[in-house]
Amino acid sequence: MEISHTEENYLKAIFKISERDGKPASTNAISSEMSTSAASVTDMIKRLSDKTLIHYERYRGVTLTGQGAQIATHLIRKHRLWEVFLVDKLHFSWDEVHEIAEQLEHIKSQGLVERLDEYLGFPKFDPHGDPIPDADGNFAIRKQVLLSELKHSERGLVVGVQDHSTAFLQYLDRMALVLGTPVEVLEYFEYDESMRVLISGEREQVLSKKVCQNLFIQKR
Amino acid sequence: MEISHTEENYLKAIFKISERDGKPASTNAISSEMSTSAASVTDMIKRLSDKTLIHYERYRGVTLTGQGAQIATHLIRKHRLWEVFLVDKLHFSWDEVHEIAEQLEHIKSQGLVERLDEYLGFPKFDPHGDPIPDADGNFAIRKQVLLSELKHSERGLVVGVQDHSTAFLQYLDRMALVLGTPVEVLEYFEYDESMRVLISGEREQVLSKKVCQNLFIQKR
DNA sequence: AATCATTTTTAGATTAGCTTAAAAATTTAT
DNA sequence: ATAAATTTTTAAGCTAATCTAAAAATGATT
Repeated sequence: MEISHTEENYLKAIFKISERDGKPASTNAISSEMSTSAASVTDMIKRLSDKTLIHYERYRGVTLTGQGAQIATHLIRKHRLWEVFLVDKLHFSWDEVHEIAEQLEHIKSQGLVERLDEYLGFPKFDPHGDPIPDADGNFAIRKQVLLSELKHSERGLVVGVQDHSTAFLQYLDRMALVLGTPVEVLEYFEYDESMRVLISGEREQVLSKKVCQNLFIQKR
Repeated sequence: MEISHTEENYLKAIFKISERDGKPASTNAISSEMSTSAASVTDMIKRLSDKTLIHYERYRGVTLTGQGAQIATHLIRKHRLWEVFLVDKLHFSWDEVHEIAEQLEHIKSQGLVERLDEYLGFPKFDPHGDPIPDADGNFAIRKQVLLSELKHSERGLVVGVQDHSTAFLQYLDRMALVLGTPVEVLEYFEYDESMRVLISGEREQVLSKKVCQNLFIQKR
C-alpha cells in the first residue's frame, strides 16, 4: 500500500497530538497542528480510515491503529537519527536541523535507516534530548524533571528541551546550557518564579520561569 | 519560485537527453525517459516554459535555459554526493544506491550539500566513476576510453561505467572489476569482438563485446 | 428543554500531474 | 508532390490535496 508524504505527515501529527493531550486527536487539533483547514482534515481522515491507518468516530476524534502507529514511530525514528547525523557528522547546530530532518524522514529504503543507526553508533537520544525509538518502535525512558521542579541545592544534568523553538535553542547556546551541562539550583525567587543557577560549577545565572519550565534535567 | 519534485525530475531528464543526443530533447524522448505519456510532457513543457526554465519551439524540442541548467546540474551534484555518502560511509554497494540518491537529491537546504561535500572530502567522482559537478556546475573532465577501444597490450585502470544497470554492476563485482582495477588487453578476438584481459596483473578473463563497450578505462 | 456557541462535515471549486483518444502538424517515402 | 507514417498537441476527464462558505451536529448555558 502506497502512503504519500502528506499522509505520513498527518499520521505524525495525530501521534504527536494524542501523546501530548492523552486523548484522541480532534479534527481541529489536527488542522491547527498541520496549518490546514478543518475541511481538509475531514477529507484526509476518510482516506486514512480507508487504509486502516486510523480509527475514527465522528465528533469523537482520531486514534492511530497499530499500523498507523508503526508508521508514525518509524518516521520519528528516521527524523531523530537524521538529526543526529546532521549535528554529529555535518556539524549543524541543534537549531538548524529540524526542517532538513523533516524532509529526510520521508526517504524510503529498506536498509538505509538501520545502516544510518549503526553508522551513528546506535544513539538513544537526538540532539535535543528526545528519545530515538528502536526498530521495533520502543522509546527509551529516562527519569527527567523540569528545572522548575528542582528544589534549592538540588543538582542535575541538562538532558533535553520541551520547547524546540529556534529562539529557545539559540538562547541556550548563548548561555552555554547545552545537553550534558551540570546545573545546581542556588536560589529560588518566589516573586517571579525565576532561579539563580550554578552552571557547569562555574558561572551563576538567573533563569526565568519560562526557561526553567522548558528545560529537562536528570537529577543526581 | 517554487519548483516541484516532479518539475525537477523533468529538468534532469531534459539535461540527460540533450547531453546524450547532442540536440534539443523531443517530447517523445522526454516521455520515454520519464516513463510517462507524451501528453503529460506537453503539459509540463508549458509549465516549465512559463517559469523560464526551458526554451521551447513547437516540434523542435526543448533546451534548458541558464536557470534550468543550473537546477539540473545542482541535482546531479546532490545525487552523486549522496551516492558517495551511501557507499563510503554507509557501505552500500554501488548497485544499491541509485534509487535512494534519486530521493535524496530533492532535499532542499542552503548549507546541506556543501557540508556533505566537505564531510566526504570533496570527491570529484561518484561510485560509478561519474564526475561530480562543483558548486558552480563545472564537471571535472578525465581522459577515458571504452575498453573496446584499447589495442593489444595496452594497459589502463577501470574508471567508470557507461551502463549503470544493476545487472552490469553486479557482474563487475563478481569479476572484481571495480573502479581502480588495473587491466591489460592480452588478446582481441575478431570473431565476436571479445577480449582476453589481464585483471589486476593476476587473473585472465575473456570479456564479451558488450562488457568491453560499457567499461571506461583511463589509459596509462 | 430551548438557545447559543463551537466543532465538524458537506458542497462546490481549484490546482498539479496524470491518463486515453482523437486531431493536427511535421517528416519520410513513394 | 502527394500519401503514409510519425510526432506532437488538444480535448476531456481522473485523483490527491487543497480551499471557502454554508449546513449540520454536538456541547454548553440558562
